[in-house]
Amino acid sequence: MAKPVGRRGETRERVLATALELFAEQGVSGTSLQMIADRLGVTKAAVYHQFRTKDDIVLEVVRPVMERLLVLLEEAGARPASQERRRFVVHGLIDLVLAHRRLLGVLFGDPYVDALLKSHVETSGHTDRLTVLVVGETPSPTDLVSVAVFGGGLVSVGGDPNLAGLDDGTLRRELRGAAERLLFTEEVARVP
Amino acid sequence: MAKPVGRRGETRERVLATALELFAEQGVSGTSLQMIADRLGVTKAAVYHQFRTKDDIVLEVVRPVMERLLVLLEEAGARPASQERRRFVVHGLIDLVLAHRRLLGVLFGDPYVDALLKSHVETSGHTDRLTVLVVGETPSPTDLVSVAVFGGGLVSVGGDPNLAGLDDGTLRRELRGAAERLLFTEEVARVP
DNA sequence: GTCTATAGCCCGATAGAC
DNA sequence: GTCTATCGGGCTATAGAC
Repeated sequence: MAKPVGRRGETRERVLATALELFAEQGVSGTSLQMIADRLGVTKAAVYHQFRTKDDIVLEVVRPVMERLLVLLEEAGARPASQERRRFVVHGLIDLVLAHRRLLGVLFGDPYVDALLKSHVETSGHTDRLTVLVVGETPSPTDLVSVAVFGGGLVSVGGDPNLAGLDDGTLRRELRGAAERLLFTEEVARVP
Repeated sequence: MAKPVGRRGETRERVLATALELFAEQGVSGTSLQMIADRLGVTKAAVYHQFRTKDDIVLEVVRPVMERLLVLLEEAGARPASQERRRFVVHGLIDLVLAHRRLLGVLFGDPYVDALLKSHVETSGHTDRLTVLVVGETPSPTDLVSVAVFGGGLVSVGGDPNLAGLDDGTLRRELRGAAERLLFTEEVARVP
């Protein structure tokens, strides 16, 4: 599986960086290899020399996130189920989002990427394992909705232009605060 | 602006319904007029007889949501700024999501749709007005992040398969509860 | 490793018969 | 209102020169 990458894979890295930019601006389906090549100042064929297909580019762009997610899942799985483990997973996810701000907002939720990831055995099923780790095997409707809202919100903060001005430290603190309020607050009886 | 729609616009409605289905499955850029026509059992030209361009179809699919959002914005704008108004807007958004479950999750956040809406004067700026109504003119970082998380989460619940089993009543109750915890909870001092 | 050139397909969109 | 047929163009992908 090792590929003989000339001297250094620097062109390869430039392709991936440019692809990510364009995916963020136009979406994956809206980005052609021609656009990537144009922005790099090379031809389509040069890009094809680095990646066999467009799907390979997408998978390579997403890979760092998936690998990191897998590590988080394994670390969490090794711990006993508890409130502490839930918090460990949530904080890990927040840090993951911070480390890949743009990437997550753009690529996850994209139907093209979803289908692509689902067709690759090693990455499919991660989100299901995640849900179980956070809400347990038999979640209540409250748990389900809370996790869905927080998960969806977490993914969307990356690409949110309103939040571009916040530095990582502030964003981490605020996201942890939001998680506490949303996920770790006891239900209070409400009078109808 | 009234269009002379043959006898009844039933074919037109079928096109829109089918388009929505496909947008949900493949994304907007990933859906061709050929796919829409194939699923309907007609040819591309028949679809083109109902809509001048693909963009017209997308705009028409989104229109009910935008119109309802505009009504909500105007009703809210007529009220004095207060906690009560914030809650009114949030509850209105929740009901809007419930009324268009699939549509919202699929189309909003799609770069193609975003660009299309931005180029149409009458719909652009709605989300900005929304943000102001909920968090005010000078939002704190906490407000910004809370609203971003809840907004992103709200949009994503529509397409979430984990939540497909929940009926509208349950989902409304749980979303309101999540909004209370996330948006309307006083900050508590935390010891570092 | 990058180039030119091209194959073959599907795209959005149009014209005109029925 | 639906059809067949077609346009021009962009797409992914390949072949082969430098």
